[in-house]
Amino acid sequence: MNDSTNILPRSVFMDMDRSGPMPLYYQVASRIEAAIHDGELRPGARIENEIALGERLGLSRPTIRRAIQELVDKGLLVRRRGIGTQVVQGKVTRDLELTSLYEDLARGNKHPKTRLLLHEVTEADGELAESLAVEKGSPVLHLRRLRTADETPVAILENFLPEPFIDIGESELVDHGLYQVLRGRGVTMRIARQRISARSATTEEAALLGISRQGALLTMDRTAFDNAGVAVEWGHHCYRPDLYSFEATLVNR
Amino acid sequence: MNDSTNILPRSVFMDMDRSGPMPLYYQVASRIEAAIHDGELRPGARIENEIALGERLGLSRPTIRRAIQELVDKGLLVRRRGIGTQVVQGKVTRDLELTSLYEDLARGNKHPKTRLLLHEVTEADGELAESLAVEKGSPVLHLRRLRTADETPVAILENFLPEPFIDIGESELVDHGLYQVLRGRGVTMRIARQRISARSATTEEAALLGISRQGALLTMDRTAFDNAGVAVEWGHHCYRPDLYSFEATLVNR
DNA sequence: TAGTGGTCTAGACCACGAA
DNA sequence: TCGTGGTCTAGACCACTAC
Repeated sequence: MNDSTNILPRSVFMDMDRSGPMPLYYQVASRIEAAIHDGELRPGARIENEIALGERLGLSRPTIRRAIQELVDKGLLVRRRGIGTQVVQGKVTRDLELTSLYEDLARGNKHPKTRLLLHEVTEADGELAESLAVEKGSPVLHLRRLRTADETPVAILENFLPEPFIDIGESELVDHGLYQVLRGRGVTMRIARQRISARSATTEEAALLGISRQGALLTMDRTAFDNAGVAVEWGHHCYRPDLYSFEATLVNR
Repeated sequence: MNDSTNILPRSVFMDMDRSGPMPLYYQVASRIEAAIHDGELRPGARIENEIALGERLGLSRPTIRRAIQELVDKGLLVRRRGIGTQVVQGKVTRDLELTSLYEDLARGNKHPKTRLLLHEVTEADGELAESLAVEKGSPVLHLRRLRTADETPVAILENFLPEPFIDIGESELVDHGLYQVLRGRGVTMRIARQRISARSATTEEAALLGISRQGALLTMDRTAFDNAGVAVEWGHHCYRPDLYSFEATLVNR
């Protein structure tokens, strides 16, 4: 540990709760992450090694190690054997300038609403049946919704749900998001496999979204699975690209 | 462990190498993943609990646990406390039908080529300087390339690299990808923060990519960091959406 | 040579779900 | 009540890096 090592103040790790349900590694990771966002740990700063940090906090090395690993997986820290652990050099906040409207939407300041364009039960064709891992021809709920925020149309959402969910009513979907409805039925989404691309809007889509004819659309196709590994939903979404984008942080291991 | 538990044949775990550099948890994870892809472990199948698997293989529980966790993070397995570990119900192969051309590109069957449209050293403006964490006005290498596959234009790639790389020559970039050139200099990419969206092509872009005027483009803005956490590249890429898409598997924890 | 992270072991106790 | 995964401990040895 050399001079450039940044010793986190003890105060960062106050109020650790050993009796509550929140894991210790999670508490440690959260506090380090907060220190990074608050600027207490600057980009490029080195932090103490695992053992020293563990002794200071009265925690074992595996616990500290897991806390740090969480932040490595998030792309906030970088570790090198023989060197140490450093904060990534790059502003963690928006790395691209956002349009103000998108920022508003993302922050949830606007009022989201849903207009139900289609709500019917049909039979799964071959491709859909394969995606949802159900029998071909089995009943599925087919939804098409227009999502708006502060009266501005943002996206057209088309979804198919397998048999256990074909009784989801129209009224539920106007007041709540689809995932919210599913959560109300005790279904928690665990895995989403998605493909993102783009295409030109059809005349109908352009009219619904209030963009120019054949304007560019951002599209996402997704299959979602619950915590039992069962496919719960297949969807094709298209977004106004001026109001929506996908962010991702990839970490090579 | 009940009757539906799927006992992996011992043969799946043969040839484990305890002396080589490949970690044991990685060897175990690879073998289970192969069993899933080969159909030995079918969707929905339960696998043995961690302790039983560890005893069978002569490995400790943490090692087995880590192997399984790798596959959970990949979205191949689902774990539930009190229940067990199961294979996710969904074909692991392409979950959406691909155009044959995209598939060819993705599989690397086609011959990728690069045409260098621009290669100059400029000064970083405020926004770029912030993205790369360099001084405003410091020299950066500005690249613009047209990527083709089998003579078909696929993407326009615009990149900016900070000072240590401004001497990258034109000839290197024609024969090799940018990341390949960087790897040759001992730089390994570790983290990429990217935003994906879409927009209409400009007249010039449409001509370069061979698509219709104002056709839809898939765009990606990215900042990449090396294993020391230092920003190495900022790029804005735009892809022909009929030939390219982004896949991602998200896992809620 | 000293310090770092990467891997591995052998236990322990707990929370949750099913029977 | 039992079996499962979730968490935590206290060590050990090794590989890599800087000095």
